[in-house]
Amino acid sequence: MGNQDFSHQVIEVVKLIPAGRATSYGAIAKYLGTGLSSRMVGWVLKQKASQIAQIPAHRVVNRAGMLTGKHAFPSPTFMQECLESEGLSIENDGIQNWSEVFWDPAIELA
DNA sequence: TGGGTGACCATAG
DNA sequence: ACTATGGCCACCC
Repeated sequence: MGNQDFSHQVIEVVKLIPAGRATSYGAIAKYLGTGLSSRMVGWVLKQKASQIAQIPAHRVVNRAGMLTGKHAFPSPTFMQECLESEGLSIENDGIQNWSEVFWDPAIELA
């Protein structure tokens, strides 16, 4: 039953991502540390985010800034629409200027 | 019990 | 630069 622990942790971190920024699955996993793999982060979001619209799951992408999780949203364009409405530029499912948009919890949240 | 799968990532060839 | 592979760990047959 430890799954509830890390899923809660993941959600808490995602909530802290500022608008106009984004982070990666691996960055969250690394920040939380606890034997949590990047696959688990994606898995948690797939399970929880689709049910709970309270968290900005659209601000979590893969390490390359690609919107690999867009299919889990109500519509395939929903994730991109959200990010663009927050001031980000997206082209071909990739966040432009990714290196500056990237928000690393291990650093920013220290 | 065991194998396949996934919103991933790092490394090797 | 691109593909392959292994590791990661919970979930679902």
